[in-house]
Amino acid sequence: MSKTVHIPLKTNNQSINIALDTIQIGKQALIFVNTKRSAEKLSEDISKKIKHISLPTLSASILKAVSSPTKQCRRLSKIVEKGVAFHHAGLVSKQRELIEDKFREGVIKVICCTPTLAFGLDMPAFRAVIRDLKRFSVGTSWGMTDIPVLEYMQMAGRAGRPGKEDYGEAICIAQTESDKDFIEQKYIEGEPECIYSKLAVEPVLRTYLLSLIASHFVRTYDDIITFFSKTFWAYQFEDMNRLESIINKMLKLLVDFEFIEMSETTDDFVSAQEMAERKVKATKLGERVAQLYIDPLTANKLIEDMKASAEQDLTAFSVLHMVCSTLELRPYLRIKAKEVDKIEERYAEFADEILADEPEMFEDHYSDFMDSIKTSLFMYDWIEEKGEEYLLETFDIRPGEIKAKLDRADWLLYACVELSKIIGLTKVNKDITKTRMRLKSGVKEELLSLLRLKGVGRIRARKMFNNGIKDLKDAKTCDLTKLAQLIGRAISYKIKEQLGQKVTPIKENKRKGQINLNDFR
DNA sequence: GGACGGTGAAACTTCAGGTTGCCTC
DNA sequence: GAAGTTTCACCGTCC
Repeated sequence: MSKTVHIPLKTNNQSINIALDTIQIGKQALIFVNTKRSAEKLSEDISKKIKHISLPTLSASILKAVSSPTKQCRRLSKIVEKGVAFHHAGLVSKQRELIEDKFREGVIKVICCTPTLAFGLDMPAFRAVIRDLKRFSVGTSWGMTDIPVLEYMQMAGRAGRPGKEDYGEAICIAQTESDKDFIEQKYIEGEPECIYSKLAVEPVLRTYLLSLIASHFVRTYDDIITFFSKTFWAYQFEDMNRLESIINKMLKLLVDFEFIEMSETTDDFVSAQEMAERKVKATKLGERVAQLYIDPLTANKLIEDMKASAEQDLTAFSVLHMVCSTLELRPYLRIKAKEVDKIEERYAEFADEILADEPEMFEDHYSDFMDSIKTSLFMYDWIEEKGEEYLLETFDIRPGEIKAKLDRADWLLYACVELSKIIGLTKVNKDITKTRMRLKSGVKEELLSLLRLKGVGRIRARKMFNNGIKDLKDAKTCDLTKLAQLIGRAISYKIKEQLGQKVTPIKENKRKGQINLNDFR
């Protein structure tokens, strides 16, 4: 159903006008844009036009959501004060949740967001404004491309709050008349795209094939073919011969990687019957790869790298670059034009620690390789105790993205630790475990001992270390008063307890949580 | 006359997102 | 391809 709505033209920016009108009529809006920058800029521009809303408490809690606020946090906090917010993957989860909750409660009136809010979340609004129907894409269609109709529907579907309002408004913004006709035809009246099975994507197929075998869901070649012939993929693909040849290619790969074993055929000439009855079984290594749920190609690459470096010392940078060379860590942080020299310079420092072969400068994938170096350098700086503000300034990576990348790297490092156990690479196992521990907390090696204490993270450990408390022994002999001055009373009490020193809080004339220092020997 | 600030055009730069393992306070 | 950012020239104002 269409309806004519008049929006007062208070500015020459239609998105701002719609936002202001939505607030004016006492409703809420989600505005979808195509970049994180745009989401931030538009929400800021809208907030500047709002005079009558002031939410200082909420604004403060946005800053409090993180221990050391970055430029991004300060910007968001200022915008939120006016009942507006931006929302994208660069936010940390606490801030994201806060914004989502306050929007649901009706406190925040307008959110400018990337498509994050279109999928999965229960975040309806009276108005869903789709400002950008084009998005930059790389690969076969390089440049700005129209977003899929399905995605438009996801965003438009956020309009209207069932049970609370009778209807909602989904608004697209056209720049010209012909633009308007195009939008009407393609998106409003158009059909969504067909859905295609993703099973044929090689990493997906490799992973599923191995896990089917490892979990004993299939035991023979015939089982495999029968299983895949019943999938949606086969239904869509129709050509079972071609499908079988793809599966064969994958099976060969898994055999080459020593993740599965297939029983030998007796003769050079193999009958169809004989082929179908060939037994398929995962090796011990293959079983673990399947459990770890990593792409077999990645697993094999990591294993090869670890084997190749079995005899040498693996530095933190070589370990980080090893995991940063996998598909799982993509997309890499991209090197920007003005930082090429700086990254090259820093790379020179670590060049001899890289396990992979460095491509020649004129080769196609050189820039891709350098992006993987930049990604590794970001992680390296993290484990050298650089803060989020520094990482944002230096690598243009936002707090939420930092967390996402580190989580993935940690998962792969865990996989490396597990795989190195199975293939018996003790030394490699030790080096990787150490780097993984550093990555988890973002600390230099010297702090690892102190991190074993509960309640001690990178900040507290650094404080303790710089004040002469360098390991658990120092922490044990350290005077409680000194410790309490450094990192607080309550936490010092907990630390001493963990170290087996009995502490009894003073019962009389004390404030809550005060401790009897005389109890320490 | 020089420092400073505001303005607007031109040149330049950059571009969405999320699932998997396992554990531990 | 286009939005957002940076750079730079230009102009007016002030001391």
